[in-house]
Amino acid sequence: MKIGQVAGAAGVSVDTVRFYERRGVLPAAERRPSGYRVFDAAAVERIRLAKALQELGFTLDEVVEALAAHDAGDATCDSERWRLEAVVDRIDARMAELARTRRAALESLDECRAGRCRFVPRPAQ
Amino acid sequence: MKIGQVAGAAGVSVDTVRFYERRGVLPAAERRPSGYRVFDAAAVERIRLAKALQELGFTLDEVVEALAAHDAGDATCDSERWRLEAVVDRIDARMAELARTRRAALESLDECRAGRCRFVPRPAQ
DNA sequence: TTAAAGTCTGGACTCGGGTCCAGAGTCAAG
DNA sequence: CTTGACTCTGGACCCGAGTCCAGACTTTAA
Repeated sequence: MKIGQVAGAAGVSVDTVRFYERRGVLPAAERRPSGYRVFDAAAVERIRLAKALQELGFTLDEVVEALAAHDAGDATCDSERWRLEAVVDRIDARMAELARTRRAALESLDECRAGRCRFVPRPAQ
Repeated sequence: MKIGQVAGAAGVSVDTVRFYERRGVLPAAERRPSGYRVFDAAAVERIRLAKALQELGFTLDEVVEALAAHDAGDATCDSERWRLEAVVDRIDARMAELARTRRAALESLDECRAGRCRFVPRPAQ
């Protein structure tokens, strides 16, 4: 398969496929004499897997790491669990931060609704 | 006041003060003949206010907008409310997104815990 | 007077996950 | 054989909110 076919099959752009190769998500593809990359169906699967991991909150580096473990046969339920837990922890931290900001905004909003806008102290101050 | 004093008083870096000037958070400061910027206490207040708005979830552009309205005397409780509502909506959207990702990760995690890791299909596949 | 500390400019760099580009070469159908 | 679609490379660019830098200049205290 050529890069365009792989990209189409995996639902990503050609640029993304090349980018994934550079970043180590995909192994360096074989080449035709012309320099064109040659892929097999496994590449499509790998891209889909990478995308699935990203949807779970993995960064690209974590995807690379997870896939490397996968390839090395080092991926166990335990290691998978740790990775997922790390991801969930990160999401939780981010959500807590957002929740804090949200509470602060709501507080100001309440004051606004009560006619005591914090940031409109006096017309023509 | 010189820039370092303003920065110190407002709790930001000198670089940030210059950056804020460039971005329009602060008006262009007056200059000594040497080129040194000269600030008054209002600048410190303005930086603090900008920071406070950022803590409420405003982007820098929104801060600039809000301050401009403030300066123009256009800031009303209503306008303040709209701005805050927009911010809360954005936070909600982001949190919903994170929640989705989190649920997906937790699902995978549950499968992991049950010994059915999605991403460890077979040792030595 | 001199040395240290402060300030100036403009531009590059950070992080993540790609996207977009020009200019050159290649492949497939008609 | 030509034309149009495809692919190659390397590098620039995007978003946000700053940070950091070199090299030159100014201010201030001793």
